Amino acid sequence: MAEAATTDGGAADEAAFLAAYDPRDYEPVAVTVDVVALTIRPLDTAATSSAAVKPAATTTESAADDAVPALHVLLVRRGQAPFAGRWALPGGFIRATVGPDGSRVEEDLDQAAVRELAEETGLAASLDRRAADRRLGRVYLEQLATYGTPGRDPRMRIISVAYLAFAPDLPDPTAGGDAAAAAWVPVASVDRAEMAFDHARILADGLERASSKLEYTPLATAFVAPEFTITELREVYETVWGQPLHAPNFHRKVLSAPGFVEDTGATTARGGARGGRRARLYRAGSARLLHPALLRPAQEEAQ
Amino acid sequence: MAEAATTDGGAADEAAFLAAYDPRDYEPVAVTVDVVALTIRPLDTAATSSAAVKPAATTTESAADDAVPALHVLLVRRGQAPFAGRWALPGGFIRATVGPDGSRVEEDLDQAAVRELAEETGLAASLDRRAADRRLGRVYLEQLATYGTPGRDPRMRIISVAYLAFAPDLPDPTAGGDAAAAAWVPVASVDRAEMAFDHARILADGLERASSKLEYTPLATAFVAPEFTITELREVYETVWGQPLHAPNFHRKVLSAPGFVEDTGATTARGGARGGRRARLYRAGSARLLHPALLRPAQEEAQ
DNA sequence: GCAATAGTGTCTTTAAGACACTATCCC
DNA sequence: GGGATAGTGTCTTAAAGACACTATTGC
Repeated sequence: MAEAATTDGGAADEAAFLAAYDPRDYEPVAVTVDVVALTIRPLDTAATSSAAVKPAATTTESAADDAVPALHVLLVRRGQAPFAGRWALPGGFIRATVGPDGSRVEEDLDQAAVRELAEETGLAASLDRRAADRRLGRVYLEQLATYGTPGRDPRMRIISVAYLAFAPDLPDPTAGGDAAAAAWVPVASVDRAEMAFDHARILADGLERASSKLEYTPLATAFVAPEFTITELREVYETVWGQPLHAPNFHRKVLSAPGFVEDTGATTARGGARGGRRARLYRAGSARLLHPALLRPAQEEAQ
Repeated sequence: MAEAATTDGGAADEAAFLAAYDPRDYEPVAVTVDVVALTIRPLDTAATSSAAVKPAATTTESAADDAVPALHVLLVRRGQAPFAGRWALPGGFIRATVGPDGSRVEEDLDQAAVRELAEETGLAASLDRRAADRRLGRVYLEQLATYGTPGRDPRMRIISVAYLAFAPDLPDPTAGGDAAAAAWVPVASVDRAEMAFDHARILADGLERASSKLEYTPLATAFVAPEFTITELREVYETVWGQPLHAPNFHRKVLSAPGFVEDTGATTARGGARGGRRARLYRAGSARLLHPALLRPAQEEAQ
């Protein structure tokens, strides 16, 4: 051990002299990456109601103004056993690619998550390696947890690294990509008991993490357009937390947290559809943490 | 897909009819579990000062009363390349055991973490499966994050699931177990640049998680004996956060958080070594979250 | 008595929450 | 004008933080 301690940090140098681990010392495992991708979009009442009947709005706002925003999760319907026909989180095995010089290039876990999300949504992956966080276009991505209980896949031992993604309203996945069976599903209408594998548990963990992150980070801004109103921001909180918030107090709390939002000076082009004042437009500020935090209203617990 | 949707939840039944995944679809990866085990113990000045000279205290308190408590992390000194001679987190490959009926039994990730910790500390593992959390004796354990960047081990692709453990003052690892090179090292004196693999990063993530968890959970009680004084609890916070706290206010804040601590009615047998009132003894309460939280003093940031 | 340690009283400042109110816009 | 939406004023309560003070113990 003495020689290694004196040659400083020569991990790459050492590698050439190292034999591989004895294959008897470990057992190879299949590793997958699953993504809990969340977005906020209007409930799709169009498919069941009068979308074609309603005259199209003259503005660029295609969504109905009276649409109810709801939290959606990206799910794929499995085409094969096990759990064929059930909803599952998008994901897949981590890969290795063959580089231009013929060498094998292993895929980073974060890269795999970005790739899976891009494949399902049809969006081009644009990994911003300068930022501390991984971004797919305007999608924020972070690691959630790893699930490896034996038997979670009935066929073989699979360890799954789950990621959590926050996205502004994205196009329907069927518009592009290769996952014809993928869709944004309202979280409230997901039948958790019918989900494949342990994905209901992963989804629940992702939702709890998302709710928690809204409290002490400015991540709510990842769900809205680059310029947004305080009301739009409040709707993010109300949608994720599932309860209405006091609008005047929310307004003040957002503006009192330094670096949360930044005034653009502009306002919306017009007020609400049925009248109302124009709203000031903000963009995301530079803070990474909120001080003071926006705590969830205290839950009523059984005393 | 229809038949699977109609037979309810028959994952185990399906398994018998399933072929294994095509080995070309995935690449097997070696998975390890690493543990960031933290404890609070007096700085070991005994080895360099007058431990043998000082007359032993007549009480059961063997530690010197004027010893400075410090945060320690369990590390092992690597005996072989790569990174031979460097400090590393305890850990190892996940295993499979052969059950009594000859069948292979895969190891859960949590189990692997408990086993690694038990092997290094020489403590018997006693997994309490009824509790939501895994406990090794009085050790609290939770998953931290997963690290899988290619090249983090120079020999082969290894994905490591890191765990975070909180423990009351444990015996020195050399007292038992098979890891002769393991030791509790004061966190402040760890040379992060000299640590093996990406373990410095994992340690940093673990320390941040620990600091954060103290704020909104009662986990500080995992660092102290089953019965403890408010002052001992405050020393946990001061040690982990690395800054002194206002004792009178801390006292009130702890008692005002419902379910944090529970009065035993007893007091310490005697006051401080140099005089002082006897302290009331408390045990951990039933709360899982603290309301209100004990927030870290605001950091002075560059404005 | 005196130093040391544990614990309480109370005041100021900050933040949370509720309610009333003003400002501006579309029709 | 009138309804709708955005935003402000202000009061009450809770919590954070600072300081002075009391209580109890070992020596």
